[in-house]
Amino acid sequence: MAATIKEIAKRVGVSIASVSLYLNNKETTRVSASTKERIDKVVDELNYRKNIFASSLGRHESKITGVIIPTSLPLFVNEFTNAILAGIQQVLSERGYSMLFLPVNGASSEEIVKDQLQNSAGCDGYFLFSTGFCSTEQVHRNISTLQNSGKPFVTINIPELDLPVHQVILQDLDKASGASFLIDQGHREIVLLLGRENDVNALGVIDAYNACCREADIAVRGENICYGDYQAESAYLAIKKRLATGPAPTAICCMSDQMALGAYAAIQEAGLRIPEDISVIGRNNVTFSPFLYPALTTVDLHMADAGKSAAELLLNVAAGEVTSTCHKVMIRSTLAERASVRALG
Amino acid sequence: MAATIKEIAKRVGVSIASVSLYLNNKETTRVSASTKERIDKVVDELNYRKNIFASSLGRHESKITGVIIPTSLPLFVNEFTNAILAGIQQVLSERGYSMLFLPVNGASSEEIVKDQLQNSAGCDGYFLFSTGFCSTEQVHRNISTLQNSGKPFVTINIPELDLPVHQVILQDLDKASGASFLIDQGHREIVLLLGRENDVNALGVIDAYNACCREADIAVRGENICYGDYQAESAYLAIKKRLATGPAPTAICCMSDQMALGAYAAIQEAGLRIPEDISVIGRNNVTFSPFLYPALTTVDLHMADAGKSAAELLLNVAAGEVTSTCHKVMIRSTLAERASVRALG
DNA sequence: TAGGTGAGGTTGAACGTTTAACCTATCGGG
DNA sequence: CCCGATAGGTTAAACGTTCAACCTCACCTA
Repeated sequence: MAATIKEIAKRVGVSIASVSLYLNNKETTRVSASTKERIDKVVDELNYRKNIFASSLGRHESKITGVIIPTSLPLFVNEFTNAILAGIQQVLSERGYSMLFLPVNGASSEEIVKDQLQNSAGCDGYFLFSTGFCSTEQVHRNISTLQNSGKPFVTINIPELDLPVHQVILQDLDKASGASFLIDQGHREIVLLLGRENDVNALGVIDAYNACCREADIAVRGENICYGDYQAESAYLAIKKRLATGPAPTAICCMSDQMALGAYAAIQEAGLRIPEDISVIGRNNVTFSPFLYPALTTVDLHMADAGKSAAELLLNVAAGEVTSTCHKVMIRSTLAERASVRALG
Repeated sequence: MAATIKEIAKRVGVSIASVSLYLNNKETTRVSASTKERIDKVVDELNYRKNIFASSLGRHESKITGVIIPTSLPLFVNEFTNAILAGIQQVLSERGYSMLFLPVNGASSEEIVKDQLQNSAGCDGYFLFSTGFCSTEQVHRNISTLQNSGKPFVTINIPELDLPVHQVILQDLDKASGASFLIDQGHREIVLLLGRENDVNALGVIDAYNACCREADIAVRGENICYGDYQAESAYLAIKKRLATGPAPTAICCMSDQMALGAYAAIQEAGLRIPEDISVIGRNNVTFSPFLYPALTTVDLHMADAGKSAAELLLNVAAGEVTSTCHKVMIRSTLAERASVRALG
């Protein structure tokens, strides 16, 4: 069995408290230099490792945060989510915190959130990835579950939520800034390629798209609203289908760079050129985007920054440094203008 | 404060043990149906959540595994590592296990591993991502640290390690299978684009490359061995430089698809066509590879499968179902043949 | 010489579970 | 009517830390 603090204390010939005191604060004056040395030696000999659970229990604080991603899709495959996670991890790491990914039980997002919360009391706080996987009602129920837990949490989402919770919002200006950029460039036959049909995000985007089309006197045609699932394959299929029917679009506005990639494939396979024949705009600005050919013009949502802000916010809330119950951090999107959009007329 | 089992017991009017018994086994016969109902009710009212730390401490088992990635680079940005993580997560989740990412302290891989281990006793086991970030000696020292912890662990690496530890090996046949495929296709002026210069992996690859060149009577030229860091940017720069100097290569063998992407950019920017002028082969077969134009021919290392195998292996070892101390799982690479390589002559 | 101070400890309760061992009442069968 | 099962509990120790409170000695100072 692994050595415990008790064993260390016994061998060194001091009390458990002394060992604990020293191990938690090497500079303490409560332990003499010679005792310190002996402790170090025995710790080394026995390969003593601090039990994180006992320690957390004793301290009433774990320095562990739970990451809740309410989906039963595999984790770590979505570049968008990964970029946010990367940001979170960096800040947590700097401040000595861990991230815990609990098992995904249950089919619905509510079941997942409930179950993960149910079995993780002791975590110091949570990150809730709320959108892209859930409907509006699901998001609300999930947040309510989290609120009942009594633990600090911050949500990370695309549309701002009208709820008194701490949130980091990836703010895509008018929600369809890609489309409005295309319109500015003179495009009128624009395909809007959305993510999953039932996600919180879709509705706002369609509204914004309709709004900016109306403003530019563009009649929105039904077949110009397409759905994918944020991944390349779905976009490839959707655009292939779209190109085979109806009047050729001059531009495609994708809600993820992965989908822009799928669109590229469908366009190039059809023998069309980007951007000469069709312009493409993406969203997220993931790692591969600058290296596509032509380099992808895309709305950069600054996911890593959002992750960092979320982690900072959570830690500050947990430390009691945030007094309000509803602190909102806006991460403004910017346009990464590259070579996949051409100006018309 | 959050409700504890004690509070539940008090309100229901039974002992703590009864509540615990029921909560851990809803089918138990030690608690009557009516008591069960009352417990459920109170649990609901008080939003009781099980303290994962107290529970782990009491059970001498946490169902939490530590993921050790000995690098201070940001996590979750590398598609290769992410794909493995995705596989791990799926299996762990199915079997009710969590993954813990501990903070990264210290600059060297050894310090990171030591620190993470030092503060995480109680975890049921560990995944050690050993290569791509470390030199051979570092890998060995890290493994030795892990062995001293007395906890089960499995390493996930590319070259097989000559050490008695459980390992999942991403086996790239002859280690330069991309290059040998290119040779088979008639290429002779082949650039080998490696990842970081000091990683365990590089050496074996160069040897294998030299070997298959020798076999095909190809004289290896110094400038055909290039280095990047597995990411696109580095490859773009390296290939751009290579194209500007020395005789034009007919093919490029990249040690990651991200680097193949960077190579694509450099090639296309130079006005050359793939595969007509230069063939490119990648490695890993990540999500974007099939959608590049032309679709990338790549050595598929099956990272997700490796992750799954690693998780299964670790859990089996932890459950005492693996008796040997050195179980090796080979994940054989396959070639995903697409459109970026053309046959010469 | 009394009292204060600081160094270097120790004691023991508490954290929230789990679990082996024990208890008691009830019921059916022989 | 006794015995053994079984249902439905309870008790209390254990898990490995942390931490507030307490102790004791040596030394200094007024």
